[in-house]
Amino acid sequence: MYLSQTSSTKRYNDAKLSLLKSGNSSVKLSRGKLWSTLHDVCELLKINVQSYSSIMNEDMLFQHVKFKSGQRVYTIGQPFEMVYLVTSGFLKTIINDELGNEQVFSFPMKSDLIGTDAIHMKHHVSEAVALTDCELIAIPFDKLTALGRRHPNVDLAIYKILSKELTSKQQMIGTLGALNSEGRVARFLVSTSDKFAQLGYSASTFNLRMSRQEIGSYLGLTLETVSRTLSMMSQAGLISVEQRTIQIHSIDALRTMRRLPPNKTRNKAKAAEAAKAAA
Amino acid sequence: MYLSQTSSTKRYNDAKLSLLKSGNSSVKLSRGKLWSTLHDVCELLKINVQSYSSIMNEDMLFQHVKFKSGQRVYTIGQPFEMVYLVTSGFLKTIINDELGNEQVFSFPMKSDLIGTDAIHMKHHVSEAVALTDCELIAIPFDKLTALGRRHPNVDLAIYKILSKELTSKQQMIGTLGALNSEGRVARFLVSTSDKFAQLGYSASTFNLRMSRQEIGSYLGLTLETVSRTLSMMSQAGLISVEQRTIQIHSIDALRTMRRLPPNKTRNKAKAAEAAKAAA
DNA sequence: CGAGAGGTTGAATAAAGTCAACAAACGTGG
DNA sequence: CCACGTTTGTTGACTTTATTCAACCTCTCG
Repeated sequence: MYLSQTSSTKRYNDAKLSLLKSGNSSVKLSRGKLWSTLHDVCELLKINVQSYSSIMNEDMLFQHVKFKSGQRVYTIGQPFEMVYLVTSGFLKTIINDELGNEQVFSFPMKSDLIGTDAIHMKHHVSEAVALTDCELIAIPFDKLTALGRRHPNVDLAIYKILSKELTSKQQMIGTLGALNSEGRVARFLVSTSDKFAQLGYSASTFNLRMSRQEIGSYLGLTLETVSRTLSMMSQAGLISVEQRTIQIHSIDALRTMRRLPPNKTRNKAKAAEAAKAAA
Repeated sequence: MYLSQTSSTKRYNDAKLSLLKSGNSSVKLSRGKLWSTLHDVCELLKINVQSYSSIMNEDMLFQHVKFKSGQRVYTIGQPFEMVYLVTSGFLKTIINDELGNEQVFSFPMKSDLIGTDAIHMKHHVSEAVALTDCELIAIPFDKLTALGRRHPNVDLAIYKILSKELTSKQQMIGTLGALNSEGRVARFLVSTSDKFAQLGYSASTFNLRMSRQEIGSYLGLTLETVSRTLSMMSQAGLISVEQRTIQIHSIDALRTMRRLPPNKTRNKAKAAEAAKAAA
């Protein structure tokens, strides 16, 4: 049974937490719903919690929510209450500009925390759409901050997660601002590969869950350019493409494939000049 | 007397905070250095602190540091200890890629907090360079988090600041991903104007402190394209340009000047189709 | 006053977008 | 399980856009 977006934000309060004491097992099953302990959440977020015992005694469980492909976890304008931690499946976060044109911002997957861009507002400023069936842990933000106040490690962890997101957005800005289409697609493949590797999946063969259109929107390119670039890389022997399945043959080539369109030669001359001046 | 980047991180600990009790005045002068109270910091950050009295009794002062035009507040690789709140002047945050090519990420000014992208690391991942002489409040991050732990409003404020930054980066990604050169320059002018207005300065006439090169890097364009676009807007009567002084005649025109290169007509058709299907 | 950095403008080139046709995969219902 | 229509992906020809290279101008600051 899948929850709709409206009911998912309510459901948390329904349950009687007192009935469910935290034990050793990873995930609790109760009344057909899954619950995660704070321990699970921290592990998924790769939070290094030193004082495990004190924190893990917290009488706190977080509910799992499921969404079917195409469903929205949250939408623009919806009241902000929760952040969500992905445990399985793939999503996209988007905004829709004035005329239905959607802009993709990220492709969250396992261990990504989403909804954090709404913290400073009362309402969500973007929306999260499931690209496949997926499962998330719903974390009431006020509960999280309350926890952070009691446990220094937790609040520092939240800061770090937000800061990390900031850096990743910054890298995205760098990608869009300084790389041509080839470089952008290469970097997209590399970072996707890195992400899969980090989660213990194959770094060389994986299935993209998004369309060329969505990749294009994410990279600031048209779907045709994405398609062409992938074909080109395939012809160059760097990758194999079969629909949404990508096999990477030479990750190193892709990694160094970041050419800089702006002022290539001019800045080189400048750099040489500066080097000479310094010597 | 201006502080160099290396000494600026040390200087904080030198001073004897106990000598300086917080009073009513905004800024304390001691031994030729300026100090701000937590109250000042919160005001600059536009933090709505409800329980003023309890927080403001904190025996906590933050040192002002000055930098001359061209100096670096922090550099890549430098240990992360402080975040900095701008009180006057203009800066840029950048990274340098493999071959001296610099990428501009933001142009911080009064009331902006910088250095937050390094929270999740031991070291800074970008660098902040003064575009003009400027003054910042150095805030030791560990002191800030300690404060946040004691005062719910403060820790929430930190979350909000980080989240707000996240949204602004996201908007930048939108700008770079979906707008052509014209739209990017227009949006740059509009958001600069908004920022000035918000600080109480003129929204229609202001002085850009950065070069065309730096604007270009920020917007993912070449300096020539920036120059040409400004000339075009000037000829169209939307703005006046005189070196780095910009006068905006029709902010509304600039605000709506966000054309979308990708799939202009196609998505319109789709949207119409979808609307029909919904009805 | 002169050197150098920053800014503007023009002409040629390269890159990505647009439009269109086609092919392949998917999913739905008979 | 197959046939059908729909969606998604590929490729080509052409157009538009922004970059590149170069010349020239204009401020600023020793």
